[in-house]
Amino acid sequence: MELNTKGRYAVMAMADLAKHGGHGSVPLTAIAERQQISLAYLEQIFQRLRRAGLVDSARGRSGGYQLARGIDEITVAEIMQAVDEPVEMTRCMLDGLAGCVGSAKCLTHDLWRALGDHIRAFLSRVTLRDVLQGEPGRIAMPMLAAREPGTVEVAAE
Amino acid sequence: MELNTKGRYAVMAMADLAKHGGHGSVPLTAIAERQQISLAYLEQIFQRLRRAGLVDSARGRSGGYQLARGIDEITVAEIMQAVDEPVEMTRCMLDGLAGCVGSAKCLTHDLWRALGDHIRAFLSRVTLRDVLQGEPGRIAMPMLAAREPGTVEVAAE
DNA sequence: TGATACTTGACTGCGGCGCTCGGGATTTAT
DNA sequence: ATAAATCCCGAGCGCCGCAGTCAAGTATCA
Repeated sequence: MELNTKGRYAVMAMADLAKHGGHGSVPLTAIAERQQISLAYLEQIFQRLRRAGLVDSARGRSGGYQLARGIDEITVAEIMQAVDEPVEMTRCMLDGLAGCVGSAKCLTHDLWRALGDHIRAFLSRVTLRDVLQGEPGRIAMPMLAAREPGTVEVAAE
Repeated sequence: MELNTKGRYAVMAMADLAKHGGHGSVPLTAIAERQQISLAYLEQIFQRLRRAGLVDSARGRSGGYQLARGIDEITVAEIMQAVDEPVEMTRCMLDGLAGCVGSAKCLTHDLWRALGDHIRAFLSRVTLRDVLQGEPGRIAMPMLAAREPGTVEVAAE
């Protein structure tokens, strides 16, 4: 279960932009240097971010990028969706039941869908401000304590 | 953001074992056929499941595998942990801050840790029984509604 | 007019996932 | 006993796509 660099870099770069932006555009060279990401690779990523409407670009000298919205109005989910292929856990999700075993839904069909939904829900709740502030209380959200096997479960809700 | 086949197959196979087990051992050939997974590949996976203590094996003719515990006492998290590399979102998790940018924690350090924790917590709450029953209410857990950007957030807890 | 920066698309190395292969050990049916 | 069925184990390998490079162009400003 892995996260690729495109999504990771995108969030890092957007956080950097949120931190060092505010007055005018920030050139990619600055972000690349601070975050130690290849400039050419960053350019690819920002094309997608721009097309998704998450950043505005300014060309020419003293150009660069800035956030298209406030840091409370951009979520990590949006960023990752902009640069990554969709967060899919398995192929049976793609079109109907095509990838499922034989005819019917595979036994784990609902599980993977629920996992995907869960991840997306989590990432939808985290804004750029949350990331910057590192707010553990906000991000960690201990509402879901891990349950040891054999323990009585607490009803959801 | 992707899930690899080892984890997926492992859960599928364990669900199959839970469904068709009960009286005696189930041979891998049966699981391989039902779940459409290569037998040789399944064998690899079951080695790990056995070493993790999740299944018991019986050799020889009419041998096979059976669950080492009840279906309420095996979680999806355990299964995936047994066959997969750990669910890590980034390299900076591995040893301290080694993979982080330069000296300090990267801006997104806490975020990825929180995401990993969250996923593990979710998977720790789902047992084999839940998977078999497909219980959407149990698995889906609508407790975390996705928040639209701009909406007032509800305090966690 | 030159420097800076974004824009675009094509190209590529290579690591590791996903799987195969071959051989061996053990138990049971007959 | 012998064969068949099954688990056990490690080595090996094709290929795809991630991660990143390269080259050429366009816009803007000092």
